[in-house]
Amino acid sequence: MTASTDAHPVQPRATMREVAALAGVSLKTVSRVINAEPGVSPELAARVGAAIQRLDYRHNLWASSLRRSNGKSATIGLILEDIGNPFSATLHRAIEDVAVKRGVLVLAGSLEEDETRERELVSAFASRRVDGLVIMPASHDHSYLLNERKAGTPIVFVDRPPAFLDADTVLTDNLGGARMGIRHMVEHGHHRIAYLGDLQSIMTAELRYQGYSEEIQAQNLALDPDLVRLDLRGIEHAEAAVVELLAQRPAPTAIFAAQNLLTIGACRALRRLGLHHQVALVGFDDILLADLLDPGITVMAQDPAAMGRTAAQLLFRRLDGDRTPTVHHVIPTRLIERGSGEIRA
Amino acid sequence: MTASTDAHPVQPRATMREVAALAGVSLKTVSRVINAEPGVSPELAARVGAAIQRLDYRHNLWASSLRRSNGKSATIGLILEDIGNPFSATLHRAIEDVAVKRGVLVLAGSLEEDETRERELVSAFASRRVDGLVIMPASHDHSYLLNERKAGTPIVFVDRPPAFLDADTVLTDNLGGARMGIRHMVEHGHHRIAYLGDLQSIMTAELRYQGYSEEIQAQNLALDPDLVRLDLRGIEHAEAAVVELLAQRPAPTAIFAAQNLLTIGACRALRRLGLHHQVALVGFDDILLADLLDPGITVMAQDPAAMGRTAAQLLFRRLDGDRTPTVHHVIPTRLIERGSGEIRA
DNA sequence: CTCCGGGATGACAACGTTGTCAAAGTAGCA
DNA sequence: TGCTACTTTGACAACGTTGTCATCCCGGAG
Repeated sequence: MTASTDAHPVQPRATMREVAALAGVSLKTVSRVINAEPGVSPELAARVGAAIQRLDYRHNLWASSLRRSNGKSATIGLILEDIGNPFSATLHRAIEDVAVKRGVLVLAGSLEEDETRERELVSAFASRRVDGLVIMPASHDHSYLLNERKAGTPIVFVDRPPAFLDADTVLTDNLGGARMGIRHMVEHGHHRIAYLGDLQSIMTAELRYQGYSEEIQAQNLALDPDLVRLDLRGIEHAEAAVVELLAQRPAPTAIFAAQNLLTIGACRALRRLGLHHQVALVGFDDILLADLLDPGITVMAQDPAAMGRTAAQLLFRRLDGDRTPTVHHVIPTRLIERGSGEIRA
Repeated sequence: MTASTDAHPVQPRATMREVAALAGVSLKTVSRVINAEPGVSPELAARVGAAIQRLDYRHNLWASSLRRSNGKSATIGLILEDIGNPFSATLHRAIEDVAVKRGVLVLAGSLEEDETRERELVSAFASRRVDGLVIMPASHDHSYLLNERKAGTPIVFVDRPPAFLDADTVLTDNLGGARMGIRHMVEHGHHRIAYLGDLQSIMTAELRYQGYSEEIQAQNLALDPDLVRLDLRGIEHAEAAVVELLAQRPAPTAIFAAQNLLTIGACRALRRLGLHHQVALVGFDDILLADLLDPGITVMAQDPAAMGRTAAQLLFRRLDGDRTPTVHHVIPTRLIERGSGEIRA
């Protein structure tokens, strides 16, 4: 079952020079064959091909791109909040799918809301001369990226916009998505809709709250501060906030949870209070398995795959020489009705 | 808010030569400063440092590793089933965490059960001279990797073992995990336990089934083929299979679902039949939100984070020169009781 | 005063590849 | 035959960096 155990004798990889020697041709001829340049006689090409096979020659992309005039590395860098979370991972995958079609590989790193790490990653990518950069930023000043761009590295921001830098961006329609979620509940007869929000310092959270307040006012409802809980971190906080909210009189008849974990927290609280069939709930950002619950959780789903695809296409268009002005894409959200959002007041 | 719009004038990155010219020293002195080699006077070092700042010089890692004696690229390659799925993504993240500590970056690619793609990715990584490889394989013959290893690239397999190649591996305890899950249900009084399995051609699926049959026999129960459904693909198939299984007389009183999607399918079916509080269910591999359901779903959880961490540590040990014989790690599974598995017969 | 040792510095080749250009060979035509 | 035009091939430098080795300078010993 096993082919070899002692891999001790480390044999350096064959070089073009060795291939040339074995085939009895010049270095340059081998280079021509490998790069499929025209003007090599079939006979020599065959000899070179055979030598490549025999020596298991592998082209050295770095040496190649070092010498080449355009100097492309066929590699792009991707900076995400956390490679491991489903949102980032889906986005990553979508970018990969666009990249493979061009023979480009993706280097990725997580930054965990750490601004220092963001700079370090950019630096590590720059040292590796990536052709382009896709960034889901944590920091709040991106002027340091000017040098990268001056060096000819296109940069695309996803999910969060850049600050102090004008660059291509691909964002979720946070404001519009929140508005649509609120409207959905109003249409089901709700007038007192509570709001659970993440840290206001996060741009996307701020926009979602703005969407909530705009829509409430557009619907001629009262924007009651008692119904709003901002700067919530994680499931437990949301759970506690919901219990508090529902203890008020008059109590809210519906809840909008502006983030993943907050939705889960709200869901837990409603169950605990036995109100999950009485109080409506709509969450922002989809949750796996949300359809298995009873009631299923209605959400405004983001589309990380579309975001990744769009960002990658944008990046490659820039790499192909597009010098048109900065572009800002907004990816729409989608209402997924599963029951919890359709409970009537 | 924006710092610059017309990034037209592409200015190539500064080289060591330019830094040297600006600092009024030789190329080699700059090299010494950058690599923190001893024997540079503080005065010159300061001048060089200033020039580096002024020119925003970025070390070219590829040129460096081309010339260096050991030729390390500080980059490793990772081949996963699908970068986007939670299992792969968590594993990826764990590997990254180990790698960053050494200043190593991770190149990753998905293969989607495509053997050709596996070969292509290995080739693309080889062209980029990665220092090491972590592979979750799709193919069934890995002898083609012998050349990579001969070139000095260590290789670690995760989640699935290599075939026709002796290499370090990190696997889940599929057999033991399945046995533990079955035993758990037996301890709750079940004698007729149904089994839902994925494609038997997948090594891990085969092992889980083996665990089921071994434990059933070890418990002196009858291994009834009518209770077994293999080669199920996806949620719908599992759902249908469960409906069939429960129509039998005598019906099974418990179900073991040997994979993620099969667990979800089983869960759906039980709800549809209104039997989710009567029939026990244990799944292999954890499911997000499984605790919000009623009853919560009991699972044998795998530990992708531990797998990634172990694989990365193994790889780096090899990179550090460890030449001891091949190692095979087995990562235990963990029983998470949430209710569905504790329903008594 | 000369000579030696040691630290600082730089000149140069080399890593594996490709761009440039010249040389050699072949065919066509007057 | 002599000339041009073209195709095939290779010699050489260069990409940005580091390893090797020589040079220079200084202080201290003889």
